[in-house]
Amino acid sequence: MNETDEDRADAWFHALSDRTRRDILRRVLAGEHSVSSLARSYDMSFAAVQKHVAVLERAGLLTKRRQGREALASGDVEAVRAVGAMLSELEGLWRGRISRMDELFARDQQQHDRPEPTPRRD
Amino acid sequence: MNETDEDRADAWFHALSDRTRRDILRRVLAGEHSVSSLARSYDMSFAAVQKHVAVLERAGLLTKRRQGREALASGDVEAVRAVGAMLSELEGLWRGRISRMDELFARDQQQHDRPEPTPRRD
DNA sequence: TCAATATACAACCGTTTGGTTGTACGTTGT
DNA sequence: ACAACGTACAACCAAACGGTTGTATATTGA
Repeated sequence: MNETDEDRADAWFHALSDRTRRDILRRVLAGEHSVSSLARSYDMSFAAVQKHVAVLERAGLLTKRRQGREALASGDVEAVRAVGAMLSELEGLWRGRISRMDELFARDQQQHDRPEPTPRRD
Repeated sequence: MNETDEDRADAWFHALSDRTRRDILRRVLAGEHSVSSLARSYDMSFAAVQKHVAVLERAGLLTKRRQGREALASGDVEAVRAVGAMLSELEGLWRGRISRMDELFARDQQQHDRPEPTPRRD
């Protein structure tokens, strides 16, 4: 795991740790929305929503494009997939633990002269 | 999405937003570790590491069991899977957007008397 | 032209976070 | 018995967070 990867992960999970930002991300994944139209959906100031959008943008979870005076935000599904991939890696570590437990179990069975150790996977 | 679910998600993503906590989670997913043995791995006080473990525990990402004077921490892979499932839901919203774009495209093609609209599925 | 709209950003403020040290208490090994 | 170990938690502190208001600037439509 690279240092830069950890920085990205910090930004990803921090961005996702706020429910307003998760809700914004849902909307912009489902379709493009201007910042002001997003702001109208929440009981807080425009500036607050704009900051949330900026956090998501810095984390690479959404992108903005300018159209006239509007900034249209769009969710980046590849980034969402990358976050999911990171969690899959964590799951993989757990599977590794189970495998090592299997090995120990198998070795123990051999020591006790049981010729057919029972294999376990997942 | 329930209110309690959002609270859980807040706790999950906040717990994962710190690199020390992610590293702790990796270790305890791969195998049980006492809090003090974890603490020896990081350049910070025992109390700091203990607080990180407590954050992960409150988020439901790890569990502790007492064995004598030690507290053995173990990662909860089901919780990790639940976080992954939440991200899959986000991905699903994006797929929904693409589908709606397909519909619009198909309708547009019909209007232009093109008999064979090209279907796209992720 | 000019008022309304959309965005950006700075300054501020109370709360939370991530770290520290210190204290207390149960467990273990000699 | 008692020193060392492992854990828990309180109190404290600087920095970051999530919100606010205010100001500046560009775009649009009547």
